[in-house]
Amino acid sequence: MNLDFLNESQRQAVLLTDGPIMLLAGAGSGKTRTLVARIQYLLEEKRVSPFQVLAVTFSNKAAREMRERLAANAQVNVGALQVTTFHAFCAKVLRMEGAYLGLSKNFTIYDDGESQSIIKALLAKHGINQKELSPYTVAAYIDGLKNLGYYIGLARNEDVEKYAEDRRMWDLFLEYEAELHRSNAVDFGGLITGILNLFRSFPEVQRKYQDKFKYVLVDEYQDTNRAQFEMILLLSEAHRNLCVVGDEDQSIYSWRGADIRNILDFEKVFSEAKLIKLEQNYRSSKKIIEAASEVIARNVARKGKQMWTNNDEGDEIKIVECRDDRAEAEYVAQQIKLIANEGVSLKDIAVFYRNNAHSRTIEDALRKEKFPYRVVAGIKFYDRKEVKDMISYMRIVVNKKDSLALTRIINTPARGVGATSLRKLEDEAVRLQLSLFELIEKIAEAPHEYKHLSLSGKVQSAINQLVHLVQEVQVLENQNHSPTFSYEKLLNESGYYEFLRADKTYEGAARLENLEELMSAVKQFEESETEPNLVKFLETITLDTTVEEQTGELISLMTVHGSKGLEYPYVFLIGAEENIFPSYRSLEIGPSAIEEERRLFYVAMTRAMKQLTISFAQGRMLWGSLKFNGPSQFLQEIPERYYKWISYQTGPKRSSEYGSKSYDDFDQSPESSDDAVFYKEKVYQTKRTSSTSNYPSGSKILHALYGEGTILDTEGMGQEEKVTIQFRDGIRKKFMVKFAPLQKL
DNA sequence: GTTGCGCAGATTTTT
DNA sequence: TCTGCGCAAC
Repeated sequence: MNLDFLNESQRQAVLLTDGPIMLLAGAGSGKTRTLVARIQYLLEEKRVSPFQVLAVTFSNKAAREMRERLAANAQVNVGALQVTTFHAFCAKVLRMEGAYLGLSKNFTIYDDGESQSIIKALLAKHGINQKELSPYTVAAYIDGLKNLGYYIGLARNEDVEKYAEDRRMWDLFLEYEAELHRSNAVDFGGLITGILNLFRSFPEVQRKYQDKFKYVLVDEYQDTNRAQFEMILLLSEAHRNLCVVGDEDQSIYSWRGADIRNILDFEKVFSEAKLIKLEQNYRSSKKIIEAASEVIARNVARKGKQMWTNNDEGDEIKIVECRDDRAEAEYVAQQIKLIANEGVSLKDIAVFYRNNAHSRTIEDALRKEKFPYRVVAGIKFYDRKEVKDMISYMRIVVNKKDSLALTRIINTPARGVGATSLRKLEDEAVRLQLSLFELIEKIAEAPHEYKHLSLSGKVQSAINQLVHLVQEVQVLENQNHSPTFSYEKLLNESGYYEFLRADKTYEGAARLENLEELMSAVKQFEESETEPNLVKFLETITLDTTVEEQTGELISLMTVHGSKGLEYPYVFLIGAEENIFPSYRSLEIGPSAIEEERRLFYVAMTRAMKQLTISFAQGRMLWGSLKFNGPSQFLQEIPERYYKWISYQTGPKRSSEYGSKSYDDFDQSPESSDDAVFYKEKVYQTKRTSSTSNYPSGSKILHALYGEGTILDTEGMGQEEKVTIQFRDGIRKKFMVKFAPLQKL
């Protein structure tokens, strides 16, 4: 196999096939290329059977990309390779070995929302007010435990109570797990800990999988949590042919349990591990790479890589100071117009923002210029009510212990089974230790035995019909009938279709359309699988929520998180302001959180290939009032030689009533100078000449928003000067002097 | 069941 | 300022 297309470190990474190895792969360093080459090398040169290779990634996107590249390059049976996500891999193993843990093959996978529904019910049962202890908090605690690798049987209250902010959480954890088990269901975290439990409790099972997968590769290693790390360890501790690839500088999901220590401590766990750094960047211009490197170098929690590139010097980064958020959006739209006029394709342009809320101003501005765009990962398709409802119908067919699913649809569409009847049924189910569906099945079978429930005739017949329908579809399922057929049957005979059709509003029509889309998803699934069934379909859509993306001549809009793994020639990053990026939360939490924000900022910068434009607004409409946050601290971490400072002060005036109507004045903005560059570009004056501050510590000032205050501290000088001010009521704020509306007293 | 009011809260969201 | 929710009343 010819490895000439790889650079020296990449080749090393391919050739060191045996023993533990960690690849630290910087942004744009050809990580996937290397990983694919390594697998290909294992198969073609080392004659490893494709059945013995396991490659796990975190996201479906990455798994898919790797699979596609392998299929394109290797002359091997790619279908035999296991290239999947952590969760899909665990689900697969649990479906086969679940019996050891008392799980049957058809278990349901609950997503975060469903977990919270279970918790809500538990809280209600205990009469705990949701304001006192929110379902979210409990869910986060439970998920946190699972991310750390705890499961019932391993965790003891003494070990984990330190993570709980409320004594009741432990009991809720136990009850939650019991409820999931009763429902023959597993949540996301439970997929991983289920494997830990399985392998540790049944070493013969562990041995089987250890023997099977002689070579294990982990991509996106920086995003793994402790539990996933332990699972990998259990799989590879015997043969130790483990290759992990990651970039500690791109770890941006710690709030989801990703543990950067998995990277930082890898060599502690595998003392014989080889470490290879991929530091050559093939993506971006020199200016961009060097500037990004300078920024990320400020982080302490890193192994340290020195990125470099042979690419051109490239344009300077543009840092654009705008008067407000609308001027910023307008600037971006105008710039895109200029670039597009030069012949750049719109699909080579992306706009990133720190949070979804900021897409709106950009969307408005792009619409005004009639630019087509797509918002990546907006509202989730599978989160829509009607879609969840139909999924619940399918779920109850597949898993009759899934009481959550039945609760959802027992009265949707309305069949007269109201809250009171449902309560009666639930109580009876608990008393008889049956799932809700098992109970109504019995009721349908022998109604006279359930007279004591005194169900109305309406409820009785609703139950009969529903049970009948579900059983019929179950039969179809057992006979391996087409999932599409089952879906249609459920949709029509449940009355759901009629119910939506009766809704003549625009919304009703949209819901119907969504259900049609769901049907085409079923159809598409059916065509892609050799043995399609509802269990597999349901698993696929809970573990892989990616919907087909719009492609074509479109500008891409997305959050910075969403941009990970992508690249664009022209990148605009908006909202580079304190309290936004870094977020106010991270500023509250402190240094480690700010480091993660910095990594996020680094991710954003390194997406850009040719041109990077970072903008901030002096004033931004936020939470109903105009906020003056000042430029992001990360901007000051970019050395001057890499950027050009642009001040965009023209554009629409913000009318006194900012809001929906005020776009009128936007329309009257200087359209006349359409083609001309009608903003003033000026290179930022960086006079570092020391001058005494106008605001020495201890002096009194008046702030336009916060009122009177006392200067506590000053840092920087001239244009960069920042002051920390103590206001009344203990409010303490830091401002850039040049932006803050301050007055000396 | 649906509508409407009041109130809190308002990052990121691979699975 | 806007939204989403829980709860109360129709």
